[in-house]
Amino acid sequence: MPELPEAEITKRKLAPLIKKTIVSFSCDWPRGLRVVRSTRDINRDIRGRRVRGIRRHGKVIFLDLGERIIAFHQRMSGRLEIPPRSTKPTKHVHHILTFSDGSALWFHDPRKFGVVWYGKPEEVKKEPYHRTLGSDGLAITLSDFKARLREHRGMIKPLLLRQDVVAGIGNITADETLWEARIHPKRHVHTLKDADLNRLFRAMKNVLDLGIRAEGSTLRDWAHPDGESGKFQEYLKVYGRGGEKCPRSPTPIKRMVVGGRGTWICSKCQRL
DNA sequence: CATTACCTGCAA
DNA sequence: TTGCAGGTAATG
Repeated sequence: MPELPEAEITKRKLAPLIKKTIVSFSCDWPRGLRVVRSTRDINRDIRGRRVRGIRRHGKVIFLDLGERIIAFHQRMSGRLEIPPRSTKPTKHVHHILTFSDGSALWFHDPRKFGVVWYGKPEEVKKEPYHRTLGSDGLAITLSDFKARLREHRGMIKPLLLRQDVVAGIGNITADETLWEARIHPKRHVHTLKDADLNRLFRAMKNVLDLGIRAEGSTLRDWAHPDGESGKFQEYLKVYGRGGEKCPRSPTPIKRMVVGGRGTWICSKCQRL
């Protein structure tokens, strides 16, 4: 989803669905389904179930349906939408829940990387992605954060992106966090001192908090369920800003590739 | 580790 | 036409 802040805003704005009764599920991209992989089976099984609550862990959003659960991962281009009543789904809407009051939830996903899990809560929990998820970035404590990082070797940025280490950090959060903590993305974790990890932790919390207060980043596909845009992109210090100057120094921001991902840094603030 | 695959759209 | 995109899994 975009990343943790976008998932959090999505979760909050899906709150109107709570207590609604589902009348149908439809899907034109069953390859995105997990656990129960048949559109017909889900449709038959889901009818009449009510949304009891909505949760988020890392980048995943869960609708609690009591004996069942439906979970969404928006991956690169996904977006959950509550469309105005009786709107026709557009080209990239691949999954639709409709409710007894005539409202709907759409999963809009041009690149079709998004994933929808449907099944019993225990079954969904056992799925590879969920089974290995680490503590959520908002919830994790300083001591856990440091302990989890110190279990591994290698470059810090790819490690921050691993959802089994900390759940919710994506490419934007990682670059912004490392810039704020003045740590080079290629620094190896085992060379980081305790003070570095403390700064990294604070930076991550600050970036996540700002991302949420700015209501996520609308760069391309992602938007709020009600169609509003996020504003976090206006506050980004380095991500996607190659050539612009670093807010802390006259140095131009540089783009590089780290762990196969586009990465933006200030080479003055972030030394190897 | 790095690279590729999964998809589509958009900008250079 | 090429390269790139907020993610992850499957390969060398």
